Amino acid sequence: MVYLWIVNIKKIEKISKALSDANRIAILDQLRKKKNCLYCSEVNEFLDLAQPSVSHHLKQLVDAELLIPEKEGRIIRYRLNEKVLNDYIANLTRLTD
Amino acid sequence: MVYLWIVNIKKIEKISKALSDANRIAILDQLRKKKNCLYCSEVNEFLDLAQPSVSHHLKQLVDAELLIPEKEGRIIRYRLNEKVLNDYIANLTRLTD
DNA sequence: TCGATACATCGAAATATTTCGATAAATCGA
DNA sequence: TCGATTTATCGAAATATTTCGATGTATCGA
Repeated sequence: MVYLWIVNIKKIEKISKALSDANRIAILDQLRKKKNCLYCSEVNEFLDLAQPSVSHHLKQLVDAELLIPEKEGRIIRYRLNEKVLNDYIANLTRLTD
Repeated sequence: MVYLWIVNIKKIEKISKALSDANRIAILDQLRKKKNCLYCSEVNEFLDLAQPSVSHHLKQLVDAELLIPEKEGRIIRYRLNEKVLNDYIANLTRLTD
């Protein structure tokens, strides 16, 4: 019970942290615009950041499991993990109960 | 259009930041448990932090407009700003469209 | 008025995050 | 195989966040 809550709170914290940067929110919004299929190279194009910085931000999103990376040879395609985002939203919604 | 998005992204960023700390999530959960009426002194009791730290965390939540402070003489009562939380949730939900 | 209480602010230390240049690793095409 | 491309990692600098003791401010009760 307590452990479940600790897991929950840590997970909410991690996802919130992943969402707490304008660049990363822009990545998720671009992913939505591209109908849930975004390439790493595209992110490098639309973010005004050096490549290692983009790599860092994508890693935050992947580590929080908001993004699912799919490697295809040299390139990486990202998809939104809707389950994780929806679980997060459900947890927040519960706060208004 | 662009400006609206900038406002949006900054607001989402700010709220995510406010939510990206276990202590602050615990405050919101306690507020839920207490049926949307939580006193500053109560937060000082259940968080294992010095009083200035608690003050800092409450300020983050108030600055993000997630909490509405109501001063009553010496004490402060906090309520959840459901509209702000729901707008945030709506913005996140839109990412799955 | 005066001491106690509740909360905020300041300043500083510790820690975490963001950013980038340099470089590494993996894969592709010729 | 070899050079180019794509992405990751390292190390360091800049910045932001968290935390706390000390102290300030406002309000209450006596």
